[in-house]
Amino acid sequence: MHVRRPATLASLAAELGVSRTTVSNAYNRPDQLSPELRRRVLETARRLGYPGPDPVARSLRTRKAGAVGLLLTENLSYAFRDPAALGFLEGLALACEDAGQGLHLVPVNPEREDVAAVHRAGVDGFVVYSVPDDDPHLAAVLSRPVPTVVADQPIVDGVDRVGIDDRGAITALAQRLIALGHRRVGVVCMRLARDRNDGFAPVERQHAAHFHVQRARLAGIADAFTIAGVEWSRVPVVERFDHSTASGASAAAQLLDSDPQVTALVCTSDILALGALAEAKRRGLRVPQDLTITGFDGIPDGERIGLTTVRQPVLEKGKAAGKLLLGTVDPTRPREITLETELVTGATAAPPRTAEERWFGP
Amino acid sequence: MHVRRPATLASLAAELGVSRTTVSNAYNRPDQLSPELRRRVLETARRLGYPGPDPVARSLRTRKAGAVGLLLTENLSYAFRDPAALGFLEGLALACEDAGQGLHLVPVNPEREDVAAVHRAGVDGFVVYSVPDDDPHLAAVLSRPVPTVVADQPIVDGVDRVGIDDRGAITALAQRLIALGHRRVGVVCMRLARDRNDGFAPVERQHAAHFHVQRARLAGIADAFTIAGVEWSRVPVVERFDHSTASGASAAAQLLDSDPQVTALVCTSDILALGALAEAKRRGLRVPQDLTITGFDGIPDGERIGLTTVRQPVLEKGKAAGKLLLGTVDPTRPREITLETELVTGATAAPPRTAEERWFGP
DNA sequence: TGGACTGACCGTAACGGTTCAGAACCACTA
DNA sequence: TAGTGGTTCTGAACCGTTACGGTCAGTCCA
Repeated sequence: MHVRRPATLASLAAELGVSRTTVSNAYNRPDQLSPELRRRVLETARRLGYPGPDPVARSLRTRKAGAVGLLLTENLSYAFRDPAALGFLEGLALACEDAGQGLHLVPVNPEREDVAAVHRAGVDGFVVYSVPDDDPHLAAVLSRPVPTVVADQPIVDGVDRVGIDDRGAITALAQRLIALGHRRVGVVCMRLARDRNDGFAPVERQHAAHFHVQRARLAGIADAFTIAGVEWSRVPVVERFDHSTASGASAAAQLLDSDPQVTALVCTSDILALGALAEAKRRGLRVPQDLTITGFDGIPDGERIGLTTVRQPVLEKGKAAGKLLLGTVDPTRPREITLETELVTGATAAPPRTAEERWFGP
Repeated sequence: MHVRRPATLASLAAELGVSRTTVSNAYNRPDQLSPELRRRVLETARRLGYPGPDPVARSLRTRKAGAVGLLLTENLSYAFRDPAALGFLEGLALACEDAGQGLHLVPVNPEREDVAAVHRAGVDGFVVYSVPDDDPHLAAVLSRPVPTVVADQPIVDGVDRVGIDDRGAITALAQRLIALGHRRVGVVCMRLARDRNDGFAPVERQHAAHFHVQRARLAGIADAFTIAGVEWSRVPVVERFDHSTASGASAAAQLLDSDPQVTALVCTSDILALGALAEAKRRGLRVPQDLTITGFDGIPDGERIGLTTVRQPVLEKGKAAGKLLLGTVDPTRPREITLETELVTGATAAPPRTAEERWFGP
């Protein structure tokens, strides 16, 4: 039996005795040929099992892939489990859908540094979400001659960006704590670099952080407390590599063990804060009477329990990233979008326990 | 100023005075040329800003796109909102990551029937997740000459499939309710077809359902209750188009309004069940003392509150779909995978309220 | 009757690679 | 010296399509 090679535009044209152009037009520009001929073309296509123009060949010719690449260096499951990331993804997906563009998740194995996947992705542009500034995949993306938008981090010169004022937002939150009387606090943050450091993060490490968002949030907290007369280098900052409630809990434990006098735990994400809350509960500490705990992001689980935090519009961020990339945004505007955040006064922050601590500091 | 066209393999070869083959080999088969020449090639590439072989052109030549397409008829963002879909997506993404394949989410606008996106996707295969069997996008996917795997639904002859025994699983759950004494129940299900029908679904509509999973689950409930002597056609089944807790709540309301004697609400998804729980609470009905409510899926939010349900391994399902498509599965086995489910005895099911109802039926 | 216009279709040249079968060269062996 | 084998590089075909600038016959109108 003869194994027929799959039909192509050319073979279809030959069968019909017309030019390839005409067959192409039958699919792409119906107005360029008579309805009758078009009908014949389509019918013959069906008969020969021709599935229509090959998308890859078309992409090559038109220089359009019809898809947006998404790079997240984290473990994929991180993106699917973190509510903030999820909101971003949803927003991005909506923007893509509006524009009829596919969303191509670039496979990144965080173990080996396999940059090839970035080069293999046939996409019209990239959205880079929350990767460290020294990530080799990021470099690979930037080397590709397609437009790129960075969300949150890192900040790259000349590359469009969408984000929030992390520093200012958390400064406002910290000022609120200061106004309540907190002077002796501990900080829980996400990982600051690609290497694992589950423990205290000295000031040098904070400054050298490859994750801009974390760096900015720490700086924002430092801003407020420094002005309030607290020496930042003496404020304990605990870092965790994995972003999970378990991490938040163990970090809180580490802080409370090292300094039981701490009156507030400032966490750089809601997930971490939820973990810290669990640890406080485990220790029989009442929140906020015995301990103040704050987060960052404004995720649903946090809202449900009244977490004091900063709410950021994650869905809008994803949408904005998509629109920026797909050019739905006014091209005369500076190509950097900073979205508004909102301080959420929850039920997990209150004045510190004792009057001494409140008035005279630790 | 001269606008230089972007460098290509050919221009690079010309610059170096070597053949295109050699440049190609420098990237793809380093062993085919001397290290010295390779170094020169790569260096010149850097100097000229050549980003490496164009992925689309390569795909055309090699007939490999390096990506898997995912079709879900719902909005793309649905995948990021529905916990079960999300789990599937995560599993699929993991499988793709393992295989170094990208995951291309096909944008589908459920409003207009824009099948073009399916034809435009440059992928090596498709995973179809939970679409109605008369979906035009499905037809478009099947017309493409690439391997396809269907997850959950629909069942298509000759197409690989991964799923669970929906019918059997929910039969077991229903039997549990029957054992508890429930005879007068209401059912809340997801949409049965592409047309909107927010209301009661008569038996004919149930049988004609284009969503196999829903059809199977209804049939499974019917199996159990029929054997128990309950006439299925008199069991009220309420359908909701949108899959949300709001839908679950309004459907529960509709059922309870139409028959306040109902002792249990069987929902075909946890999301719907969570909504039903909210509605019960709103009405001051205690669950399970006054009303039994069950779900299906085993999502985290349900687990947290102790929902009685059927847990299905959504992550594994996604992984299995990926592996099936990417050929990591023993090719001699039948290409249909049915995963195990587990009946979850939660705290939302109990015997019906009154002794009369329990022993003598409604 | 001739010129402009229109509709329908076609030929050619890319698009940017990969691949395979050699060619050229060299060192080594018999 | 001729043959052998290995390394390194090349030439040409091919992947399937669309963009561009035509051609050609027919129609309309003055």
